[in-house]
Amino acid sequence: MPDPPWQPPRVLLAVDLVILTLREARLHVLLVERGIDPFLGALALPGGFLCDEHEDIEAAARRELSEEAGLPDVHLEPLAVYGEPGRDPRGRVVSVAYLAIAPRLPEPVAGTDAAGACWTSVEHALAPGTKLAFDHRRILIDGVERARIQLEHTALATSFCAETFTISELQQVYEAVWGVRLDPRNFYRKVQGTRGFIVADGPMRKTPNGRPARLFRAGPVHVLNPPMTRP
Amino acid sequence: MPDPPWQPPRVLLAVDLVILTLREARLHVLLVERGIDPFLGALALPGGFLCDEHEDIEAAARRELSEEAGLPDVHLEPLAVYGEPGRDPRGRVVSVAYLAIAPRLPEPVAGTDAAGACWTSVEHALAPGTKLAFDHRRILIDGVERARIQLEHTALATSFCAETFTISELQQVYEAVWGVRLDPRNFYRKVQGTRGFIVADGPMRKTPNGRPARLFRAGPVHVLNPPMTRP
DNA sequence: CCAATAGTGTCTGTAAGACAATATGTT
DNA sequence: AACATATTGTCTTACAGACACTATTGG
Repeated sequence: MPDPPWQPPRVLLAVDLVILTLREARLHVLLVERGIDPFLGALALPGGFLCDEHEDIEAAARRELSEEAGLPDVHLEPLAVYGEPGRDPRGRVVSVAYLAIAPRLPEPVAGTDAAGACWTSVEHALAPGTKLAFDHRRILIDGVERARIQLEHTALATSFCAETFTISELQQVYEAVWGVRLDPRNFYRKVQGTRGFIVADGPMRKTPNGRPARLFRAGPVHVLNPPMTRP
Repeated sequence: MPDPPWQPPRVLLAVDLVILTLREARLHVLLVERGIDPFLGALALPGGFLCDEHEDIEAAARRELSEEAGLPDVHLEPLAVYGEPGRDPRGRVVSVAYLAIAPRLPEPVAGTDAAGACWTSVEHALAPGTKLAFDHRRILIDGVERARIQLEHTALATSFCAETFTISELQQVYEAVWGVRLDPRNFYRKVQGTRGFIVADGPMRKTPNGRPARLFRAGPVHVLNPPMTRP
């Protein structure tokens, strides 16, 4: 450690957001086209620097969530820190990544601040040909993996759904995020058996095609016991 | 977002270490007595600021690990970020916490840089009467919980043991970290059934008192399949 | 022999996965 | 009726936990 008059270095602090949703039964992530210098024109995760010295980090994440995606109250949780010295050509930038889960939304992302924000299927975003700015490919991979794990142990899946939903719709969430097919019969019993996960929403019904299904809403429990197990 | 001449704020970046080990069948954490101003004299986790603008964060964690605890090559993994605006009275300090796991060591922590480094039982460190500097109580709680989860899904437990160990010794790791008692017979079969977790180390033996036990060493597998389940 | 720990065998309940069968809507 | 989806029931298998039992050392 250097002598007393030594001052520790300061770094720029950024937040990056992995905002996931479901569209057409596939997992999508919100990407923006960069409008400024480093990686200008490339696709990137929404994010930005702290506004001022006193802004809370999670508050900054919520601010970006609102500014760049127009999403006010969605599930938000810390993902990881990315601070490799060379990750940003502008200098030493340490980024705190957050994972956000949004329910199904209308096609155009209304009220968007950053031009060119668009939902991209995760499959396409991670395809070999797609280039993402900075280390955002790594962050996206980590975010998707975190979502998969959270689906096992918490009631996060209901955050992908609307206020009320059928068990089939909930199953589609699991299938899309996990990337697997599940047996509807076993899924039905499993979800029903995890008390507190979902609660019936009156005897209401729906009609896509076939027998109408019962409607449910998110239950009071956040940690699932027993957990959902990936095949 | 402010106008072009605006410059984002800079923050101080620190690392904090939750270094866990086993002593007398109890989980212990390495704490140091602070020798400088904020919280002078209080107990704190080892840690410090980045050396210079270009130091990698994990490298800084390893440096502190070596400087403050004299531990060179132990298991190290990122834990979380703590950046609440008021957490450090000196200004805006964002800390990246790491979790380190060390095998059993000789009583005095040799080659220690910070004076007053000592192993403290986690039970005592988290007791209501014990005051820790900054938000280190929260960081320690998160670190212990992370260790508990990692013990379920990875072969982390072997990092608490010496090069070779008996199944009883491995069981003591689980009991100490999880804070529960396990059935030796079921634990024996369970561990043996998780292939790749531990491998026999020749027909060698040991003699504390009672029948000698077979010796094992860490296997090639890091993620346990099936996982160990907490009672 | 007795105490203590290591290691094996057996049983039972719970839960997951496969899949038949029934219910209730649409066309 | 034919079809599609929802919901229920049953069966098989795997595994966790309880616990009797055998094996091998030291005193």
